[in-house]
Parts: sequence; structure tokens; C-alpha cells
Amino acid sequence: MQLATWNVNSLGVRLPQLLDWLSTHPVDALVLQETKLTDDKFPVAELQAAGYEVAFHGQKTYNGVALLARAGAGLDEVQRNIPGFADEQARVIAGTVGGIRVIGGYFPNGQAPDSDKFTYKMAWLQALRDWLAGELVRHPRLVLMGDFNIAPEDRDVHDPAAWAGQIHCTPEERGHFQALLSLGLHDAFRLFEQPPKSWSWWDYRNLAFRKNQGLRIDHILVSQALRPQVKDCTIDKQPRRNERPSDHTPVVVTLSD
DNA sequence: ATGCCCGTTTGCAACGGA
Repeated sequence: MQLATWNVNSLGVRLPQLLDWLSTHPVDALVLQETKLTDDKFPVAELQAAGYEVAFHGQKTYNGVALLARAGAGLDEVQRNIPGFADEQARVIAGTVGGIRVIGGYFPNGQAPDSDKFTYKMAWLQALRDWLAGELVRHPRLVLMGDFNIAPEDRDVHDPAAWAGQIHCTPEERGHFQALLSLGLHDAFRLFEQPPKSWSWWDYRNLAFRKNQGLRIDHILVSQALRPQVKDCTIDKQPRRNERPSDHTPVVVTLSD
């Protein structure tokens, strides 16, 4: 079984690339972030034709998330956003696929550590953690994945000195990431030996991809119960080489049956 | 030092992103 996450930075623009990717990577479940589509514009027919059931939670211009499940795998108990956390922004979609609770998140960016958006990010992260604690009891087989907008450690940053204390790298954000791990989740990517300078995002500017100057901010966390089944976790850089690419690229985890 | 790019907006410059 394979699960994946991809911040597509506008599904309207990236749908052909997504369909192309799915044709060569027929994952069982995929969560998308930054679809930037209201629900009436979601490409249901195109994705069904590609063999996927879809659930989505979108809004105009910003944010927007989706959960795709391969036909036959099942897509049940769909939840949009964090229960009990009033939020104008569409950032979470969850569903049960093939007996696994799949939670897709587009974590707030936070903009700058002294901004109102950072305060919102902290509140959002706390609400996510509180909700997940219960979800893990209800669904021991659980995967949390998405664009976390947090680089967990300095080795996840191309230039740690330049990024020290900056957004994505503050102690507060990293503390929240560690708190998620403390719930009994594991960073699937770090369960395996990985090449140094592995990133999931590269700035559009400054030839950052060509120079491999990026951040690892897209993550897949697996619950304790699933950990023995995790066989591999990789970042697929190939879509970042597309024409008109997203600035993020997919992360894929493989579980044994 | 600053912006560099990209997607979006009842748009044609400004914003949010990371």
C-alpha cells in the first residue's frame, strides 16, 4: 500500500501534471494541498476517470485540501477541518482508506514569528495536536501527512544559519512538531537512511531547484501501530522538473500488506 | 540592501506563499 502527499499550488494549473503522476504512481491514497479551488470547481470527473474516489474541502484563492483514494480501497468517515476549532480556512481533510485513518493537512505558513499569522499557526497546531490525541485512540492505524510548513531539524534546511529563527525553523514550530511525535507518531522519512540535502520544497526564485536550495517541510507521520509496516519513504523530485511545476514535490510512503 | 517567481484577484498592482 502506498500513500502520498503533494502540495500542488493550484490544482487548476497542476491537474494535467497530477494525472500524469498518478498514471505512473498509482498510489492508494493521496492528499493534496493548496488546491485553490472552490468545491464547485473541483475536477471530480477527471479524477474518477483516473480511478480515484475524491473528497475535498476548498475555498477561493487560498488553501484547499483534497483526499484521493484509489477505487476499491474505500473512502469513509470523511472529516473536514479540525473538529471544535472554528476556522475560515480550508486546511484539513481526513478519511478512512483501506482501514487506515488518513489525515491530510495544509499547515499555516505563519509568515513571520512576530505576526498575527504566527499566532494563528500556534493555535492551529495546538488544536491539531489535541484532536489527534483522540483520533489516535479511535484509529490506532493512522497517517498524518501534508505540507507542515515546519522544517523539523537543521538538516532539513539548505542553509540553517540563514534560516535560524526564521519562519518554518523557530523553536516554537519545531516544538510543535516534536509534540506530534510525542503522541506516538514517527517521521516516516527518517525511519530510513536518506541522502543528505533532501528537500520537498524549493523556492521558485534564485534558481533554487537547480542549486538544490530547499527545505524539507512536507512530511508523512505514521502511528506506532503502523510503524512495523513502513517499508520505504521517498521524496519524488521528478515533478519539480516539470514545466510550470509546483514549488513542492510529492512524498511517498510504502506500507507492507 | 532588496528582489528575484508563481498563482490569484470581479485584476492590469498587490497579496500571500515559504
